[in-house]
Amino acid sequence: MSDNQADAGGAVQSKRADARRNKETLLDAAAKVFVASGVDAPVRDIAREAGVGLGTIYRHFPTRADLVIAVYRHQVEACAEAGPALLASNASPYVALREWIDLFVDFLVTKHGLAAVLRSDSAGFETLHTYFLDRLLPVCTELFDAAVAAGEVRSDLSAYEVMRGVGNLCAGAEGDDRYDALRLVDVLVAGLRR
Amino acid sequence: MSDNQADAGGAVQSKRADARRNKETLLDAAAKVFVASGVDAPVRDIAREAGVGLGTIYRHFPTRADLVIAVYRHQVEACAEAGPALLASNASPYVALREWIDLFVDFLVTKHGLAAVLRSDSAGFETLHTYFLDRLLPVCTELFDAAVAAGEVRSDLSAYEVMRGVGNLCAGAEGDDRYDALRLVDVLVAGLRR
DNA sequence: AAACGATACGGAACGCCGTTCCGTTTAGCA
DNA sequence: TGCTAAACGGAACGGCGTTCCGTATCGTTT
Repeated sequence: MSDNQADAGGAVQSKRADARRNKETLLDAAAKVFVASGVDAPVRDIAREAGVGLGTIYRHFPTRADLVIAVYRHQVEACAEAGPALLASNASPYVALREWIDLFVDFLVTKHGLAAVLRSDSAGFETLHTYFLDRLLPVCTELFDAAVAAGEVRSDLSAYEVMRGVGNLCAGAEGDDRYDALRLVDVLVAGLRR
Repeated sequence: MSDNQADAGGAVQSKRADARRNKETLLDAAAKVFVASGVDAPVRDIAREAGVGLGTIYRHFPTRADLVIAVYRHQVEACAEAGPALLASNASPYVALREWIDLFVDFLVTKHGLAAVLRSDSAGFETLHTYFLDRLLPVCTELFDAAVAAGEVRSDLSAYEVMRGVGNLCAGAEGDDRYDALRLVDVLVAGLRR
C-alpha cells in the first residue's frame, strides 16, 4: 500500500533504489511532522526532517496535498473497511453508523487539523477532499441508507451531509479544552434519530 | 457606530479630515470586496478598491482581522442584542435559543467564509475569533443556560461548544450544493433536546 | 498669507508560504 | 568503465500579511 499515489492498482514503481528509499523516508518524516505540528506544517520542515531537498518532495508528491493524502491513505483505508464489517456485526444499522462515526472521528481528531481539510476549497486541498470523499462517502452512504431503510434515522439528509457535518464539528478541536468535538458529534448523531 | 475600533464608547476621532474620510472609504471598499471575494480577500485588493496605499490600511486597522471586525461590527452587535429580546418574547427558552441560532447562522453563511474564522487559530485571525467570542458567547450562554434551567436541553454541554459547533457546521458551506448547513444545524439543535 | 510641526500617506521591502526550474550528481546498465 | 536517463538539492518566483520610512498634506499659529 505504500507506493501508488494515484488510484489503487496500476501505479508504476520507480526503477531506481534511491528514489524508492527517499519516498519512504519522506512518508515517515511527513507522518512525524504532521503529528508534531499538524497538517499545516510547512513543506520545508518535512524536507529538513527527511534530510532531503524541496525538489525531491515535489517530484514524488506534486502538491502538498498529495503528500498528505499519501500519508493518511492507509488509515483512511482502514476506516473505509470497517464500515461493512460494522454493518454485518450489528443488529441495528443506526448503532453500526454510530460506531463507524466514532472511528471516523477518532481518526480525524488524532491527526492535528486533518478535519479542517475536509471543508477547505483552497485549491491545493481539493485533491485531499476528493480522495476522502471518494473512499469514505460510499461507506458512509451504505451505513446511512441502511439506517434510513430501517426507519431509525430521519430521511431528509444525505450521507454526504452527515459526513461533512461530522468532519466540520471536529475541525479545530485541538488545543481548545472548552470544546469537546466527540460530545458534539454525539449530539448531532442523536439529532439524526427519528 | 462607524468610527471606534476598540471597545465601544471612548474611542478618539482622528483630527484630520482626510484620515476620517479614508477610514470611511476603507470600510466601504472592504465591505464591497468581502461580499465579492469573501473575508479571505487579500489586503491589497481592498487597498486598490479604496484607491489607497497599504500603509493607510494598516494604520487604521493594525491587522486584517481588525478590519474585518470593523466591517461587521454592527451586524454582530445586532445579533448580540437579539438574544435577550428573543428570550423575553418566547415562552420556551429552547425556542428562543433555536431562533437565535438561526440568526447567527444567517449571519455566518451570508458572508463568505466568515464561519471559517470561528474555528481558526491561525495567528492572524485570532483577534477576530476573540472578538466574536467576547461579544457573542455571553449571549449564547444566557440563552443556553435558560434552556438548560428549563430542563429543555441536555446539560452535558457548554454554550461555547454549541456556538463553536454551529460555527463549524457552517464553515465551507459556500459553493457546495450537496451540503446544506442550515439543515445540519437543525439536526444538531434537535440533538440538544432532552 | 506664510511658515511650520504633527499627522497621515503610498508603496517598497521583509519574511513566510507553496511551488517551479535547472544545473549537478548518481544509479544502473552495456 | 562509460554513458545516459533519472533523481537530486536548493536558488528563485509569485503571493500573502505586515512593517517601515521618506514624502505629502492638514490645520494651526503667526
